Amino acid sequence: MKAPHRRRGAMWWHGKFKGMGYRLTTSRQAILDVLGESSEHLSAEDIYLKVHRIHPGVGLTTVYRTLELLVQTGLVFKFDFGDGRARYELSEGPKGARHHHHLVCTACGRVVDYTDFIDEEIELLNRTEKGLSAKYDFKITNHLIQFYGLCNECRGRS
Amino acid sequence: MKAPHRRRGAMWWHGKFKGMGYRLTTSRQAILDVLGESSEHLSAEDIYLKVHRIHPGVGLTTVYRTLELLVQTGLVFKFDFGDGRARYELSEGPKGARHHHHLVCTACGRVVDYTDFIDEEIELLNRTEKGLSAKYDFKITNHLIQFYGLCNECRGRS
DNA sequence: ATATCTGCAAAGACTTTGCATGAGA
DNA sequence: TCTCATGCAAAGTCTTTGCAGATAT
Repeated sequence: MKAPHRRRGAMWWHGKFKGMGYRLTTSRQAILDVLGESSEHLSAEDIYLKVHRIHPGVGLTTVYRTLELLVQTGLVFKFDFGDGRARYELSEGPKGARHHHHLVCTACGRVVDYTDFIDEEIELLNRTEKGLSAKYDFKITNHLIQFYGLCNECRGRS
Repeated sequence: MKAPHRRRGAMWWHGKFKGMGYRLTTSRQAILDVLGESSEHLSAEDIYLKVHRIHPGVGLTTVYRTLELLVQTGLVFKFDFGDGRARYELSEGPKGARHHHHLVCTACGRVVDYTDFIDEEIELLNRTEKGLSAKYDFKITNHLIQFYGLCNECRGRS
């Protein structure tokens, strides 16, 4: 298991994981490491390939099963950018420093992460969340905001 | 072709459709009618079944092909609520009266449409849209907001 | 008349499942 | 030790594609 270098809270999920009664296996750590070290929008296969380079024993099935688990526990968020395969991202780092939303080009599939306006968005979302929570009796755990459009290159081509 | 009863702008898409060089076929009208008359979150198969009752000649393939076309032209929006199949909704009726966002239960998959707070949301989205448009040189055409959580029933069961 | 559109069947792509083996606590 | 996790292969599900015949304009 390679220890992450650039982050102070290495293995910060350790506790959360075991606290829920799940075993902390080599595969799961490897998958979490890959997610933690990448800033891209990884598909299950992307993750599999990266993990596989270091731990050739880990199979694609385990990646799928682990991702499902991580999504259930809220450690990972699953996105759909419209290209037929799911993408996965750590919900937040040890200090919650990664929150962002997405801007998707509907022609080429390019995805831009943005953090501009995030504060305003979050503030409104929190208010909305409270209102919805009360009105519809939901316990809201997450939200999704995406913008769709054409990037400069694709706009040129049309 | 059954004419819609409850809507004044019957066939309002007629012009938009032909204006783009597409043929207005029986199948396409039937599919648009189904979308226009339903307020649910229909999957391709749901649409196929509804269309099929009245036009048994229309196949599932045509439904998929038509939906793709409608999504491309912006008449229909495609959603992913996390259950592995896409859902489709008319982007807006003849008077743009349908805009709403979604609240999804991650346990049972129930989806609630809400229009509360929509005005505030739209206002913020418009501002954000302008900013993002300029900064990332995108022509933004659409947005998506969804909240995720547990509905009252599912919360009780956990 | 002719470029589009469509149905059917088959293929494709991603994801899930069954079962015997292997590994954490 | 004993339950939980995993790999492999096979199956499942939704969606797309090829092609000949039908249709809108």
